[in-house]
Amino acid sequence: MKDLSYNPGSIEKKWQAKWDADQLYRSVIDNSRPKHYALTMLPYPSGDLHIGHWYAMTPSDARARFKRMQGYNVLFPMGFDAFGLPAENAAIKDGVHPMKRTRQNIERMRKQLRSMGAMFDWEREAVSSDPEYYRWTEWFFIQLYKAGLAYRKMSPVDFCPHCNTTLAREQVWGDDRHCERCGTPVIKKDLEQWFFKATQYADELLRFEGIDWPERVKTLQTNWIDRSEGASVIFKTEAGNHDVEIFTTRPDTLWGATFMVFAPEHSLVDEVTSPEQKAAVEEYKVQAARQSDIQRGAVDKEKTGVFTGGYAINPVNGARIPIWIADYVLMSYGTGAIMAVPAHDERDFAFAKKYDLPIIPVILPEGQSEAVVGDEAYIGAGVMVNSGMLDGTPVNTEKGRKNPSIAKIIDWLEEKGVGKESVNYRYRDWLISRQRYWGSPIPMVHCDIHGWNPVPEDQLPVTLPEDVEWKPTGESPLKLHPTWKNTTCPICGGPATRETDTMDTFMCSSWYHLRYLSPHYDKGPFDEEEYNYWMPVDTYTGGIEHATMHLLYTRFFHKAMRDIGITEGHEPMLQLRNQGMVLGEDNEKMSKSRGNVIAPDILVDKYGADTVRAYLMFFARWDMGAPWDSQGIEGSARWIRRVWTLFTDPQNASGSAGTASDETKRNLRRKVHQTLKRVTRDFENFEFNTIVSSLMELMNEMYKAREAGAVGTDEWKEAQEIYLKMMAPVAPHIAEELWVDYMGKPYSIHQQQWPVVDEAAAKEDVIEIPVQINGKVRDRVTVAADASEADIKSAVMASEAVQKHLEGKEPKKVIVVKGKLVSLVV
RNA sequence: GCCGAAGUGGCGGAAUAGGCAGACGCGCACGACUCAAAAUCGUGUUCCCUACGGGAAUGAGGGUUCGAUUCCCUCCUUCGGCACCA
Repeated sequence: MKDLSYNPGSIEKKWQAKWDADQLYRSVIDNSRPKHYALTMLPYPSGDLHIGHWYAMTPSDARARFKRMQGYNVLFPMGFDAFGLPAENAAIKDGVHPMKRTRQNIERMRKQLRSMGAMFDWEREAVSSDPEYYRWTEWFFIQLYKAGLAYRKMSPVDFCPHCNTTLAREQVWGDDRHCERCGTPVIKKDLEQWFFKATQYADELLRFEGIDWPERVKTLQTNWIDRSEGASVIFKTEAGNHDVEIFTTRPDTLWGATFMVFAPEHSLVDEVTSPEQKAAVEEYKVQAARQSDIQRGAVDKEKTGVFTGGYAINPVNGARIPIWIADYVLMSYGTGAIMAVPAHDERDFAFAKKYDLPIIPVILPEGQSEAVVGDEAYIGAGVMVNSGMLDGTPVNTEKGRKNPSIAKIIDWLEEKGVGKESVNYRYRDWLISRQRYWGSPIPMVHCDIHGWNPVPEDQLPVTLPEDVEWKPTGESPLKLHPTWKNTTCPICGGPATRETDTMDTFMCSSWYHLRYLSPHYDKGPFDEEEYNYWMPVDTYTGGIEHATMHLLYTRFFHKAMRDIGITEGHEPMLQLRNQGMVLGEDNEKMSKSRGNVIAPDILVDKYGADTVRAYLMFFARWDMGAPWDSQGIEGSARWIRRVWTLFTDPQNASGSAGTASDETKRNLRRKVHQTLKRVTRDFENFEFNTIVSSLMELMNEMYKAREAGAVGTDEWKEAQEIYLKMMAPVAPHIAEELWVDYMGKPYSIHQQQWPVVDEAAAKEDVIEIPVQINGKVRDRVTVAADASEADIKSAVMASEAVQKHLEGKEPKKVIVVKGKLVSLVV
């Protein structure tokens, strides 16, 4: 006797154990089948899987399962991004070693992940903090170094005083320039740090050909890189005849340059400063250095500056123009020096007005007879004036060579050798060094004689020492270790010291999709045979918050490795889809402090994983997300239970089995195939909410068909079979249970082929067509689906309601859209 | 300021070639079952009106069209990103 009540706890445990024992989700190379690499972003092992993980992973899993049923050999791996600050910060508090804590957390999260019933291939699990993993993170660093793409430089870098480490530019967020992780405003520190030359790939990173990524992500990356076309121009200093290179997007306004501004940190400031101005310049420099970037960056701040007493020579006309320093010029963009054209630049205009500097207009606006200095800078189109050889050239608002005036001056500058066409980016090289312990070591050694050199590759990995002291000093705990940093120079064998900073964890996650291919491979970062079969990633799913971080780093990494000869193709991930966010019931972001966190473990205990999965797919558009609704999940729970009842208890139907009319059977079959068509399409398009609603609709139809005596008919059996197959990716446990135990079908439903739509069955044979009169629906007529225009027309004219609304008049126009609608114009 | 996304019932949302707005679900109301409640099942549920009929309605206004949630223009609001970037 079967248990008639739905008991998800025992069903789910039973099948998870069996799938595991049978290695049902093991993915191995199979050249006879097309492959599909479905990747979802790996979690940081915080110790608890939250509802956001479920929201990202279970629909991704459902789609991977769908692809598998479609005949693809699907790889859907999982792992842990296990290095990082939280474990180390916790260690500072309670002394528990990050490795120990991380292992415990992973152990717990593996269990939670298994409770999802996802098709993860655990044999391919990769953990970035394992030496067998970070050995290759180090190895990649060395490959970048050898290719000239990793370098060390002293520069003012962003430092989070709370996390006690430097951050990459991408990890500094918002108006107040706070740390992406902890929210603390960052400060500047002058430090020698390792960088990757990401800017070398700026132009290529702006191209997205051949990848199907959301416009949103492409826009974010494009804005982040912020390519700016213009020219670089060489000015000479009067004192010392030094070259001063400036970048400008408006080289055509060179004749209007009436002064020059250096950033206070510019290297030539001391050279050009006159003895009389020295004191004032020094004072301004000190004051600017004391101000944070935030203060300096305040948009509405009044501009300040100091005259250096020095002059520069304008290369186009030999004009002698004063050099000022001002903090509105930033050392971090362009060359840290600008030519100031107050007539045609708002900032320069404000500065010139304040310090009474000359303003020379060089663009005559359209429709005006004379170029005059107005109340603000003129940045529109017109004709060049006061500009020597450029006079009379039209100016538009285009950037770069698309603007005739800019094209002309660039040619001229290049011919004279005083400037050239140039492109600038806001994008910076990737700062890799972190002053922390719990990260992949940077495998570099410093010797007083031979400088920096990589650790020989056969000596990798450089492993983290276990006996370290946790102190929040702002320096790497590795530096404070008594012996770890002492080593020998790989060139001369003499005494040398190791790099004690560790790598940004985004380095680890830039290649995890490659480690999944062969997580225990020890002859390289991945087994080439696996690479050739599985790569590139076909679908990648995860949050949009990584648009300018992980997703940009990964693209850079792949392109750099392609050029080094390690990877193939131009992009690592062909298709990207982002899920939205599950908010708390109060419509706020979930957080412990708000007390609005929804714990998936509790939901699984109460409803079972299948219901949680179904609700997460159903309750919102996946790419949008929505606030959690703890009453809403009851709807999904009801659906699952009603499906259970429909399959396990067909006898309680009032209609007697097998007595259904031909029409009932035909209608059932039509609904089944129409649903199959929609579900198939929606799975392709990541539209999970309508998959579940279509399945709910079909279930409602099946209940009606059951009442009408459909149970026992061939159509009913087909409906049941197709229903479970469509349901299997969404609710894998109940689908398996009903498939094997109640329908007596061969195990496993997850190895079945996705059903094929019978188009003929899906077709309607009688349709109801709305009739519009002057744009308003006045009646509906029922006609055969393939009725001709003439037939439809006569059916319409026969309608009483139509005749009533026509009031005896002949319609001026009759539009018949076959199979859709009839529109009459009176 | 610049760039992007989004505005549809009380709520989440559907409408995927410009063709019946509100599928599916939540909530709510009423009914059945029950001593009662829960669960379950059934019916109804955009708004307005003089209500077996009619009107309005997809952020606002305009346009194209026989016909617009869908296409075009101008706004408004919300969210996200960037911002003294030369």
